[in-house]
This record gives sequence, C-alpha cells and structure tokens, in this order.
Amino acid sequence: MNKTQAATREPARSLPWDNPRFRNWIAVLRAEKAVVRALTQALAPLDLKLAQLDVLMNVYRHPDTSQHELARRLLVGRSNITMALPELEKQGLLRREGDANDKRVIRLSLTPKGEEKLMKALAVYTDLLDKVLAQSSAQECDMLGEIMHRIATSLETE
Amino acid sequence: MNKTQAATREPARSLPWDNPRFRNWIAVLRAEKAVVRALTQALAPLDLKLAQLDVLMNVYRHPDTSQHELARRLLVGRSNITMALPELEKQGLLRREGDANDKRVIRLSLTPKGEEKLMKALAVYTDLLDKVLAQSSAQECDMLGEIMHRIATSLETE
DNA sequence: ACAGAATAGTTCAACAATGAACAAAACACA
DNA sequence: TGTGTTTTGTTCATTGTTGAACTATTCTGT
Repeated sequence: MNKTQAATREPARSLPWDNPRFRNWIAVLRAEKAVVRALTQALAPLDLKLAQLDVLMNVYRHPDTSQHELARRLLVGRSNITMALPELEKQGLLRREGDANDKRVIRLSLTPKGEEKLMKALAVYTDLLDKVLAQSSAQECDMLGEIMHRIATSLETE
Repeated sequence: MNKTQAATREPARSLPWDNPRFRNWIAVLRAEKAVVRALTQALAPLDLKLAQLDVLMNVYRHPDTSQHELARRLLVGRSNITMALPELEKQGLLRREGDANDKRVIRLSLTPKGEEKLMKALAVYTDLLDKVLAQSSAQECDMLGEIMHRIATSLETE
C-alpha cells in the first residue's frame, strides 16, 4: 500500500450533510452518474450515444412529435435537437417530415430500422437497471418513482 | 390555443415502460435533470458553477485530498479536475499545496473565502431540496437514499 | 387585411467534458 | 542499485451542450 495514502485518512467534517434530504439527494446524483457511465459503455457496442437513445425513446413514445415538443420533454434546448437529428437521420433511424398544416414544424418518427435499434438498446438498458435495482423491491422502486415524479412536477410548473 | 397542437395528441405506445424499474428510473433521470437545471440557475447569482460547487463540497468534506482522489469521488476524469481548479484558485476559494512526502500529489484545501462561498451555496442548495422534497416524508427520503446507495455500490465494484 | 407578437427551427460562438498520450515521481523487486 | 511498472497530474484534440441571434411561418387583434 501507499504510505502517503494511509497517512492521510480524512477526518470528514459535516454540516448540511446532517440534513437527510441533502445527504440522500447527493446519493441520487452519485447513483445517476454511475448508471449513466455504465449505460454509456454498455451502449457503445450498438454505436449509440445515450443522448441519441433519449431521442429514439421519446420519438417512439410520441410519434409525429415536433422538435420543439421533443426538446421540452428531454429538458434540452431546441438547438440540441437540431444538431442531434442529422446523425440519426443519416443512419436511417429517424424520419423528418414537414407538417402539412404548419410549415414551421417538422414531425419526427422512427424508421423500422430505428425501432429495431431502439429495442436492442432498451434490452441493454433494462438489463442494466434490473441488475442495479435487483436489491430493491418493487414497492421501493415505485416509491422511488413517485418521489421523483413529485420533484419533477414541482419544478416544471415554474 | 394552437389548432395544430391540439390536432396531434399522441397515442403514446408502450413496451419496456411497463417494466416498473425502467419507468421509475426514467423518472429519476427527469427529476435529476430538472433539479440540476434549477440549481444551476439558483447558483448563478453566486457566480458559481455546479461543477465548481461539487469540488468545493468534496474538498470541504475531505480536506487535504489529492486531485486523483477528488476525481474518483466526483466520478470524473483527472483532467477534468486539472482544468477546473485554476479558476477556483484564481478566485481565492481553494489552495493547492504540494505534498511533502510525495512530490507527485497536490493537496487541496479550502480558503476561508472558499468555505464562506460554500456555505452560501449550500444554503441555496438545501433550500431548493427542501422545496422539491417537501411533499416527501423523511422515511421516504431515507429509502430513496438507500436505494441510490445500493445502486452506486453495485456499480463501483467493477 | 395588416402590423406586431409569438413560435419553430437553424446557425454559431463560447464553454465544458472526455480520453488518450505524455512527463515526473515513486514503487517493486531482483 | 537499477530497471521496469505504477501512479499523479497535465496537455490537447475531439466531442457535446448551451444560449443568443436570426429566418420563416403563423397567430392575434383591430
């Protein structure tokens, strides 16, 4: 072992870490970051970025959505969508078609190839989640989801 | 209202969204992103980026830490730390001192000014969390933290 | 019908994050 | 002691994200 490392065991102070809400939220951040990292690696063989998967998932669930709606749902800027789509379109995963009634909006939908890739990616995703959530019961997961939903709604109304 | 919008109400398909773990995790992602956005805005008046706050928090809790240890705790690369520190040092919030025993490592610690700024930022942070978690009980939050802790540990051992 | 406001999407420049390659220091072990 | 390996921190090129300014289209209210 490294002598220097061993000699500098931290005393670990505290303060708002005593606040349960704060401490538990920090745990959320760490877990989320860890899962995102793991998932990014797991998706690499599919040649799919996490941000791209987000798009595919959302377009699948909300076919013929506009880019603006998509951006709002993903909580990213519109320019983000604009810059992400060409690659997906080039790979033949996604279609962009101008709306007939409103020439400003572009409707998005998945190609069969896009759906196929999405399904593969979702299998990877659910496998990972099943693994990391294996030690948590269904009730606990549901409570987790509910808390998170409350948080999201408490913020999106501003 | 917009006629075009109203005419395109989505049917909303499903599939792995039936998987409770998957659905609830998506909620985690959305909530996390929303809180990060809100917190970033709330910290702007303090002239502090969220990544910088992460550094200050971690150095406060683990004084005289090395950059490498810090990077591992924050789940970022070492280069990230290297590039983040000069700004904090320039603002007089953080000290970097070479370790006496090991000339490779640099020990980090907060200046009084750094601690002061950290405390202000933490007040903003806890205020926000108290707000978004107001509808969740202490027991629920603790369970939340525990689930997240399980996730993190299940991933960091690889 | 028309002027002004609002909306959808794009472009672009600034900024942040990442990982690979690298230099210096410390370690392992014969 | 000396050689090869590990570890720490830095540099840099690549990539991703963001928000402001811009164009085109649609809506609003008179």
